[in-house]
Amino acid sequence: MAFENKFVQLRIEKAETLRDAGINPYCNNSKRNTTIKKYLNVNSDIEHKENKRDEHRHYTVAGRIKLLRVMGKASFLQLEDESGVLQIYVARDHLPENFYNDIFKKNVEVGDIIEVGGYPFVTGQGELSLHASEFKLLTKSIAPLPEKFHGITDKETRYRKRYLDLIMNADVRKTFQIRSKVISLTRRFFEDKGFLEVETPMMHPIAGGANAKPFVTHHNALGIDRFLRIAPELYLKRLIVGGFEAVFEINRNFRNEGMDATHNPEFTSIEFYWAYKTYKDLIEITKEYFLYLFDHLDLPTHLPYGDLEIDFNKFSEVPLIESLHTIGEVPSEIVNDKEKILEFLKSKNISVKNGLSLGQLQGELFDEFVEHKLINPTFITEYPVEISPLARRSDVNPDITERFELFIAGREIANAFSELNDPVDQYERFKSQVESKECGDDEAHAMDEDFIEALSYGMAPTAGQGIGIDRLVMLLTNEHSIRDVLLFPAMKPIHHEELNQEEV
RNA sequence: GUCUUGUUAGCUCAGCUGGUAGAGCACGUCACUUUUAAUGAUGUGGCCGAUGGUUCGAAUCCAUCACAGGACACCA
Repeated sequence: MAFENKFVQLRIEKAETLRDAGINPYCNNSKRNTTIKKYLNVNSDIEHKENKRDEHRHYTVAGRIKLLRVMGKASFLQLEDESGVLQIYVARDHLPENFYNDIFKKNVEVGDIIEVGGYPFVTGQGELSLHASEFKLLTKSIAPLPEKFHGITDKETRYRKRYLDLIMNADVRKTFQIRSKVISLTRRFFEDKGFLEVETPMMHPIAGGANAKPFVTHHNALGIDRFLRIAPELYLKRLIVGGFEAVFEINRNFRNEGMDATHNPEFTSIEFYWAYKTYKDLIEITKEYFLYLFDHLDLPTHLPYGDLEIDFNKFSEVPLIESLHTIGEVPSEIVNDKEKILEFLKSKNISVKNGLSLGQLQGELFDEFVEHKLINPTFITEYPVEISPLARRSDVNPDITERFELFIAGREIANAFSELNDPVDQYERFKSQVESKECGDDEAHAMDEDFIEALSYGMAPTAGQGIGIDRLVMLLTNEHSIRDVLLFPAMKPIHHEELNQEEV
């Protein structure tokens, strides 16, 4: 039951006591006239003043009480708002008669949201504080906060009750401020380049644009199932057909797959499409984008990530086949021979599905021996055509595509290619995907005839790219779980025992 | 999905090879007008994640389940 906890009961009683004394414990006419950060800035000169105070200044701040130290007729409390922390000095004789003893000491406690007016002064210990002459309770907190020193560390509680995590852990707030900036800077970067931000459907009749299992939902009015999108790609390309020459979308994708440190069922990406460009141009704009982010986030281009050091001045470019040998140390004589690759994988005790093509096997080799070694930003280029169903073939080698993926700290951050705009080739690729699907690959593409028809009208030569925003934020904030860069990561619902008993 | 480690007070954690539950913080009461996790005294607080089993006796041993962390598999 709600409110049954004895600490909660006690605090509800305090709220009632306040009401009886004519004080609204949920009062909303706040007169706050400055933030704590501004208060600290504007009063930084106080320590040079006579008596280290200025009784002619008056400010009203508001926030949550994080610490409370009562010493008889005076108290110190630490007040926190979004901008910072301020020490408040509350003395009995500077407040209305009896307020300090009867109201403040008995009914105000850590967690409450209050408003305090007074003048700036510096304490004997040298801390710029506020000397209170007005005190108003704005919101009574009836649930006790976690312990003041250790805060809240239990990961499950932190993710399920993110509000508590945010109250207790300032660095968590910082992470999400950075996330917000990354998204806003990304938007600004592409807008400044002349890209148009668009919104395409989240509910698709066919889940396309990536290899992944979709979530299914049902549209009652039409009596049909819809798929939550796994990627916006095919819709964004329809817009290029329609004549937009540079578009981008920042939004959620949904994939019905496992959850772990780098996967959440819903995740955020930016996809952008740029007509009359190739994947080579995308490599350049990607480098520019990263420098732009580092510059505007005020981050050094040499970043620690766990035990790793990432140098964002060192972008390199390696064709996939070449990387197998030079980085993955796979013998170069086997990488173009299906049988030899299978033999090699077997000798390394790595099992793969039956019936994989050469390109797919090369992909396996890459995942197994190369990916985790790519620490500094590396563009892996020239992907086999079999694992790139939407990418344009290379003019010099029809087995490979004009594609790259960007890897940083051993993880894929971006995927990009010159887009396949030959409708007949695209039709054939879909057909071979459908065959894979029929052979049991439930992540293979479905046929999208409407998309083929769109391509048939002619899509200008275009290059397109997707960047995983969550993983990017992880890199920039030195976080190692995607849950730490998502405000509300996916969690299993908790079974309530009472419900079970009712059912039985 | 598999393996593995957890789950004890509002929070952070002890609790040994089974013998009716412990600390700190928080909270209550008292003292204290310059503290910094304030301090001193004193007190309240628990279905030991859930269900079964073994046992005279289970927080502790066993099984099943739930949730979480980590690793692996699939994927971005």
